[in-house]
Amino acid sequence: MACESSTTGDNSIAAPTFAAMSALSFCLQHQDTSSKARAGIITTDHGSIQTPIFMPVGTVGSVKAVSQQQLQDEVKATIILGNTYHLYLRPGTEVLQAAGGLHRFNGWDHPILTDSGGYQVFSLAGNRKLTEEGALFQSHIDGSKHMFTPESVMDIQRVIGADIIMAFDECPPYPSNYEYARKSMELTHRWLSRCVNRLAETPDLYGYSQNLFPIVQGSTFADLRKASCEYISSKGAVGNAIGGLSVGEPEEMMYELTALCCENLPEDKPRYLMGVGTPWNILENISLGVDMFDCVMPTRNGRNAMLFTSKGVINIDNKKWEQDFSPIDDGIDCNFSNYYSKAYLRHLVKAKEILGLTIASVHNLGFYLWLVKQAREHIIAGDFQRWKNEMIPVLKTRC
RNA sequence: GGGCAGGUUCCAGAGCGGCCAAAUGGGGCGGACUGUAAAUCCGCUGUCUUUCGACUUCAGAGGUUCGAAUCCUCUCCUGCCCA
Repeated sequence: MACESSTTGDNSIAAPTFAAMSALSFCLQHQDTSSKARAGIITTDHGSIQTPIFMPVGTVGSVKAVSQQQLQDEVKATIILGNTYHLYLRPGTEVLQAAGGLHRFNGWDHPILTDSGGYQVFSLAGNRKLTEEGALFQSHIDGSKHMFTPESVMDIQRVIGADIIMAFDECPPYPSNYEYARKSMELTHRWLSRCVNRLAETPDLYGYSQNLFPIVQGSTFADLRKASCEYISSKGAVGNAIGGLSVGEPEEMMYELTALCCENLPEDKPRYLMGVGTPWNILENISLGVDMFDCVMPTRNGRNAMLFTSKGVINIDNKKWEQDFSPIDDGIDCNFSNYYSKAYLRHLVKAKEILGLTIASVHNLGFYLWLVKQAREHIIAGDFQRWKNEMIPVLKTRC
């Protein structure tokens, strides 16, 4: 398990492929024998990340209801997300540049990944227009019009300064017909080339490296997915993402598609499945070869009273917890989960106390981070598949 | 003892002759949420019935009326004010 010469491969090519400029490295430490699961370490200029990993989503530079201290000490997050579209609208690039980048601005001195705004092209579909050039948006805040192009998105992400930045893509809705999916994928591919070029032309602003992850698309069509993987792989990026899933398709379909993508993406680079998912989604996808995940679910659902625990799913709003003074979850290694009781959290939720949002969010995130850590340990121990199969029905239990 | 205001479905509270099983909140129950326009949204919440519908409810008793939660009489109870 030599993890030293991490940026292996040919950086002999003169042309600025982004593999050559990258300082991000991935060391594959352990490959499971009974599944495609693997354990590794991603190293960035802001620290290293043990994989598989879950990345809390902090859209506007904040993981909703959770402080950076809590993310570090209670959740034990090693990397968080930000969003280009949201940060561009507010506070805007001037503020972020003046601050010296998002790390300085929000005080999170660990790795950050920014999504490109591609997902907003999808989720704000009513307020946008797509062209070859890019996407014309209307701000969800004030209705003002903005143009995003692959180039402008790279420029904005330069200013935000995340360690990992995402290519500008289009996330097609589910279901999409074949022609739409194909055209959309091809557009994403052309946009990727423009992202790569733009990044090569522009310097790091803050003295550390930024690393572009391209995104596989192709909707639900196996041949498109495969073609997209091959195209994306040919770019030689330091990590690759799978996008356009968990947008409404059946779970089994998602697994088939991630399996296919993992088979067709480089073995020696981290694979990031965007926007996934439930705890069981994560375990299944780990077994298929995914290394990185992000999802809004632990925070959003936590704010909406749904708790994920090592014993199953809890609706903490229910009266049945009124006098249950046991810890939220004593089966995991999160202090908040061990310290606060279900009855107390229920009370805070009923009373709409803001602390309730924080405890629920910290717990859910702590649980997700615990889960991927367990997965990692079981991969290394060699019994991941057995453990996963035991764990999933438990995680799905409605308490 | 006198005066006034009231008693509505789990709670608060609207309704003041038919469109009322009864607004609206809250509570309860259920559902949704997957690269965050979400501390949000959607159902159900008298009983029986799959539906149609039937039945029992608006402090109690009695009345007026084709028809009463709504009008009248008395009784009980609550709050405030004056003695």
